[in-house]
Amino acid sequence: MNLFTDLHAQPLIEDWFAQRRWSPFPFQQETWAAYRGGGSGLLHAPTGQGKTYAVWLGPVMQWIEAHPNRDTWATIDAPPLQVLWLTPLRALAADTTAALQAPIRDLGIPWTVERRTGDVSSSVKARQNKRLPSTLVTTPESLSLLISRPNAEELFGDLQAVIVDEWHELLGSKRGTQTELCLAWLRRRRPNLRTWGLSATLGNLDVALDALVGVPTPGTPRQTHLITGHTPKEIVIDSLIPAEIERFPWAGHLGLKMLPAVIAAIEEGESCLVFTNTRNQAETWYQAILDAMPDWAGLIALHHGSLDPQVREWVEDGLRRGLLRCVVATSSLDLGVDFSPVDRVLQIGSPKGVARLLQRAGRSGHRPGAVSRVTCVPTHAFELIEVAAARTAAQAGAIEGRTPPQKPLDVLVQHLVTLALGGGFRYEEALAEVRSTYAFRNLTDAEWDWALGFVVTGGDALTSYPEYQRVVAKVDEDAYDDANHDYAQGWAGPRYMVEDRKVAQRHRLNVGTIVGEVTVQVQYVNGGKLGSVDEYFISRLQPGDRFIFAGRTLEFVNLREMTAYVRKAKSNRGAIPRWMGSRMPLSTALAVAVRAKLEAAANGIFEEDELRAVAPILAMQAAGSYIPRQDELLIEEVETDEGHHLFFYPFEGRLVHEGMAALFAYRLSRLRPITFSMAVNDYGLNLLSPDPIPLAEVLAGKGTPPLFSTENLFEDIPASLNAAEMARRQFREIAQIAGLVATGLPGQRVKSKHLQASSNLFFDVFSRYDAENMLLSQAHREVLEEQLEQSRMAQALDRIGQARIVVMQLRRPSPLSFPLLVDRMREELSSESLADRVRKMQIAMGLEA
DNA sequence: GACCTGCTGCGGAATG
Repeated sequence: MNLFTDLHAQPLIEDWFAQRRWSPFPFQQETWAAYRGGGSGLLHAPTGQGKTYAVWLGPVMQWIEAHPNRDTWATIDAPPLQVLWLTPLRALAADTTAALQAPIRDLGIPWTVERRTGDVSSSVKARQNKRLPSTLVTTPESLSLLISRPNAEELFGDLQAVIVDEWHELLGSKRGTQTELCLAWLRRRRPNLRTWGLSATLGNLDVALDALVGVPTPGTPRQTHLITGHTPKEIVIDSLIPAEIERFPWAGHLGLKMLPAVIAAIEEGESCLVFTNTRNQAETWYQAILDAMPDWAGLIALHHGSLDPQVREWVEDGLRRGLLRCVVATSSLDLGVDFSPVDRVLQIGSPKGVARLLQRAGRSGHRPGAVSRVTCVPTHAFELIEVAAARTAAQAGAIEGRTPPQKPLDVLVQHLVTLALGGGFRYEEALAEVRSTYAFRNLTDAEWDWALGFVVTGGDALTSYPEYQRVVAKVDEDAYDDANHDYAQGWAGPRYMVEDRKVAQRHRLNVGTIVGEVTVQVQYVNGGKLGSVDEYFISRLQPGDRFIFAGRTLEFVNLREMTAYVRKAKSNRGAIPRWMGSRMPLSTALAVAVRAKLEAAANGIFEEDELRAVAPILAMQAAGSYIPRQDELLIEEVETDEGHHLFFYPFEGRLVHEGMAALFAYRLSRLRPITFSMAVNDYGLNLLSPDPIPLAEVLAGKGTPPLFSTENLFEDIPASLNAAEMARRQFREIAQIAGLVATGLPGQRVKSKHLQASSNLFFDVFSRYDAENMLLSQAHREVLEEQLEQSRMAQALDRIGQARIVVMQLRRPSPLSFPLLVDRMREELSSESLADRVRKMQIAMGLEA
């Protein structure tokens, strides 16, 4: 294969590949050359392309080169830590450890490969605390914990390379920030450290690379590489098209109308993954499939994040061994273990993003060279447009980026305590180290001083509480020169350390940035654990009530100490729990693609099967109202029994529309007092008022600022939404990450109500006595950016400001407005079934005259 | 004959 012809190790590696009948991947040579040159980099490719072994060869070959005499290997002791391998998942850590051990064992290299995650026994951890294996596979959280060891510098003293697997998964979250800070710590101690990231393809690979290797500092030039896996990966995206679009719903999300087609698709393959967007939807579909195909009991399974880990492991194992015909899952199966037998992937409902759809497609054909295929199943008619848009975007490589959080001070505060535990730190050195990360490259002196002061004194409000004075500034004994009454020349300042053992223990228990929801465990009265559901769902149940969870019908018995005890119910009717998850708006990349597809349709171009299928409904939209082009904004005015409606269609995703609805309502009401009720979805927003709405006046320029202006945006949004309450909720996460609120020991958690109560208390105390507290302003910033997507909203308003505004006065609602109307009915509807009502409305609107 | 949105992920160790 001529990969490494100048190396004596070549035949060894060649044989090893040949034994597995693997051909080398084209990017292996490139990766190896870059590694050998001392460089760092990011290797991006779809899953199933063999990235793992491509980067693993680097450090292994380097060792072989340094130890040419193979006969001596058996007499050499395993070296201390050479390679650190980070993964975002415990399950992946276990799999990777096994994968890396194989070539080490086969080649006879004297290396130890071990993992370290929370589930590793404490005796193994204790041994590792003294000396790390030659390769350590671990998570960002466990790496932080290692850095908090007093002997941390020693433990990492021989490290050659760090490899970050699935970097795209960490990049956009505070877990990524935590990783950035730890990598900066490693780089300062090992200046020649090579950092390699493995990632799926992203829209902002340059940012991903910068965040991985850190920003260049003066005097330390760096050599970085962005390597593309250029094995072409064929990905097929198709749809199950409803036979009669006229009888297909215009709204709704469950999609059970497609059940027969889905069952036929499952029957076609050997082993099938059915992805849904929510846990409730996964449970519903699992029941529906089982009801339709009772013979499949035992051959189909359910997998989502609220199921007990043991249940999930059983399912994953069944998939790997090819024992399961079908698994209905949420994002919990997006990532991780390789299920080679899977040959069919279905996606129920819109994937909401291009990257997400590609990720799910990649769960089938998970081998180099194999074709990946995903079949989308629409739950309402307009979703067909989204599928066609997603396919075009994927082919064009228009994939979403992931933006790293900027300066999250809660993560910095936590990291400072970690550093203080790990042998301590000094002001200037630590500041330079933190600023070498992408996340904190623009950290101001004031922000740094505030964060440092916060861990030393607890800030203005907490100075009299010793438990919040976590870090002490220790002055070296010989630093003070008594003769000169001054500190010695060149003294680097005090060393910041943790001295209190309780502070140390509490900190180690709280390392990490993942803050969960308020949930209660679900367990059989006689012991078997099923998983967890949101507390608010359980709190509404009476003993004897039934609900469906983990694919079973359960009877609620009682609630004790955050555990809901249940028994099997005799009847199989019951409510399916709904979780308070986060909301997934249509991604920016997909929103752009959808607008382009609509423009094509407006111009009479229907290239894809999906678009041809919705053509009759789009024709109704065009006849009754209008199909907006990309440079237009459609506004519909309709009067119904409910009152006066305005519908806006920016196609920017529901989070942006939520902010816009509040903003528009606020600005319209400033012209004349008027009250609105609002509804939003991914396509648009609806304002409803009992009184006529002065739209024409506002569009004509009356009122300040104009409706679509970005001027005063950040004043007008908080005024129109309950931003203060949102910040209070956001602060719960910040308080926990910054170490203000302890979560208790694993396994015996502090009750979440207490957590919420005390984070509320901190919020109030800071607001009153420490208004300059930077964690408070961070909470407000995070609400604007994450809950309201403020930058996306500003861009959207700019775009709309340039757009031609098309106002249509309608006698009855258009197809596009339909889902927004249904959304409102959902809340009001009691006796009549929603589906019936939707059907009647469709008929009333003349679709089936 | 009821159902009618909202994902994922981690984590301790000293003492008897």
